[in-house]
Amino acid sequence: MTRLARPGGSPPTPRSVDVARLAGVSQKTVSRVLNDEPYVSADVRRRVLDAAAELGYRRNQAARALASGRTRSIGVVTLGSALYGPASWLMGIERAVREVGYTLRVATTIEGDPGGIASALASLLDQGVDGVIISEPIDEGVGLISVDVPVLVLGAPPTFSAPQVVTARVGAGRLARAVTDHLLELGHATVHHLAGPQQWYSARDRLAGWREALRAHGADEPPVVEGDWSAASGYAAGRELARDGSVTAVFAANDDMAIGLIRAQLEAGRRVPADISVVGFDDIPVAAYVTPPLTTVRQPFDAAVRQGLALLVQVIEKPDVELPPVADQPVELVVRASTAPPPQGPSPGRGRRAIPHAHGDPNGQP
Amino acid sequence: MTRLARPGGSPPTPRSVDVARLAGVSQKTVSRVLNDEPYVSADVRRRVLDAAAELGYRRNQAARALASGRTRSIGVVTLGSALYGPASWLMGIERAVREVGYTLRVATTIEGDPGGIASALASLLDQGVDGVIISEPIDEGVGLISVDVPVLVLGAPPTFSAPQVVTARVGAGRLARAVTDHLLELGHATVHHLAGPQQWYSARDRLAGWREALRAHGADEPPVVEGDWSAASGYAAGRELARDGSVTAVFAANDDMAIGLIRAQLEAGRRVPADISVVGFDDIPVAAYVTPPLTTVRQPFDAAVRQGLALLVQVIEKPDVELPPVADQPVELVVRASTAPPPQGPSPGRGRRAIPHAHGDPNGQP
DNA sequence: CGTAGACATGACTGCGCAATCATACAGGAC
DNA sequence: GTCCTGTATGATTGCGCAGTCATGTCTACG
Repeated sequence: MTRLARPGGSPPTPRSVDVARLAGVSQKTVSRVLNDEPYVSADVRRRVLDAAAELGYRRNQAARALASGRTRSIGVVTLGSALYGPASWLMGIERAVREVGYTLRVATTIEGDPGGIASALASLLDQGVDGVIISEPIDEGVGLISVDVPVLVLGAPPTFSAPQVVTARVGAGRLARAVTDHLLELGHATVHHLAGPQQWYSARDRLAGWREALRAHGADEPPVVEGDWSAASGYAAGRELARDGSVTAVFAANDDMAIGLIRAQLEAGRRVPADISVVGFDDIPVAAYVTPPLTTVRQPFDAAVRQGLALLVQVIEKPDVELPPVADQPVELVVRASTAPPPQGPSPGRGRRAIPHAHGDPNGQP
Repeated sequence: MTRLARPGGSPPTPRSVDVARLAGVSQKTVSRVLNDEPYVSADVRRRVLDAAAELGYRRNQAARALASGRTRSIGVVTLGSALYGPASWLMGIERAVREVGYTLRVATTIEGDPGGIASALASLLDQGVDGVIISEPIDEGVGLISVDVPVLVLGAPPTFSAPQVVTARVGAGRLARAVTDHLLELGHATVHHLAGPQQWYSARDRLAGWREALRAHGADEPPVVEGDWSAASGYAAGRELARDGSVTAVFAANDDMAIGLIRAQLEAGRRVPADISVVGFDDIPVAAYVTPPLTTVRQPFDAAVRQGLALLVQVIEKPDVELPPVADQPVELVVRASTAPPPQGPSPGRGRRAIPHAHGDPNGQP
């Protein structure tokens, strides 16, 4: 291939040899300087950097990757939706990846597409990523594809075959427990659960935490209603639950569903929280401002991502060093105005609260 | 560089020569088959594909990029937040990019970081992308950096220096007009505007549309309140507006701010929509389920992205062909329950509506 | 029957960089 | 001084693919 003249007649982008020539050194020395390798004198380093700056030199990543066998990029498989949870993970991942000197490649899965994860993974592997992050995975199709780079699984246990698998989890299950405890301690006889789609690990995690808390308190375990994370599904579930007058507390697996559920309760003439308490999960930005302000759970996306990524990078760069143990990240229950004691509970049922004036901690907003 | 033995002693990943050997052809022929080049017999094609499948062959993108001078990747600069708007654009972009056979590289800007766009762009150019998408830009720092690949600017006019700039816009300004018209036609004397940060083009666009509608109707132009897109800022603005009893209609530049604003009104004892009408922008998934269900605007993210990307790819692949003209994408006003005639307007003020049972079109949910 | 053209394939080369090895020179140990 | 070790640099090579050009085979048509 001969280098094409650029359309505008502009000069071709400079190569490392051009920098070398200008600095009066060899091409290899330029490479040494730019890779911060040892055994370069201060004087030469200076001259090379000056020459590079003068020419506006920029290393060719394709050549670097070809010569070194590493792309310095990390791929992420994420759900292709603008849901707050997945989007938050993704933004945190991008920042963290850039901070550790890698670049990010994204592949999304379409919800409901079986094999979506597999094909997204294949696309990333085709691109030659050095490592893969699987964000909020669901358990279909994975494991069928063999991944030959290290994998970081966020928010799920490592049920995966790859040379190295590391995980970062938030203590979501534990928190689901805490949520349920919170409601039971308010005096509710039991707590219903509006679960997320059960092929999602995070949904199963929350379900397990809820179940565990009910058992620990000796409370009855009502049937689980399953939604698809959307407010619409929460609304549908809410209509169903509203038919059962005995329901006094619901733990929804995310905030969107909680909001839809509340809507359905209001339309059915049931007041929140006077007649029924609702807790969400995620602490989406509007959670503090909907009516009533939503009691929910905030997950430490950024900390979990940073910690997991640090492990992944270590595995990529120093495969032989022992990994430090992983700690679950703490999660936080944010109590606002959508929870209260049950109507006939230990503390007497409240009168109708028209418009609550207090609302919870509004921070956590951008 | 000698090829390193893989840790597990697993066989090295195959190259095109390996495929060639197995198929009994030359390496170049393998390349021809995989690139769908002409002049390959059906028999040979078959044998090559079989051999590739048997070996699990996967082309090395770095080598491809180096040899061909193209990376087949597109970079996107996006705001590093989980706000619904930017996140929706990003997900649409990823899907569209994959559909046209490219891969996506993401670089985020941190809000409030001056030069953030410039450094995100630099990072993408370092990665050797063939084209760049600037999503929902703000006007700082851009233009200072010279971009030597085609650029697609989404949602803003092309104020940019690059070899080729294409744009895709949604008719947001026009829609802001329609929103304002809607409110004025309900009988409101005027409409207040809770604007987005004015360094965002999309925020300015909405402001301009609002202003234009007021002028056309001869309505007074009240002072603009500016928020930062967050529900928290909408809440703050709402408290401020609540002190002015004459405000009967507010157009918020996005749904999050609208929700915060409504919350503040409710806390101040003003009913929505009986006392004050509120319109948002974006149609976030929960918009149909908050109380009251939010009248808002739905933007055709996907269509705009697809159209713009098609142009970008054409510019990348066939720089000489004339570009077809761009059409603004239509936007859609979704009327729900947060708007009504003013209390003292032409149609008599309604009685207090406790819990509205009707809510708007709940589709558009995942 | 000869040759132009379409078709089909392979040999060779180079993309721009980093890895490897070779080289050169300094200073200290003996 | 000789040897060694550490430091600093350059020459050469090859990563895996696609571009270029050469070569061969087959058909069509004058």
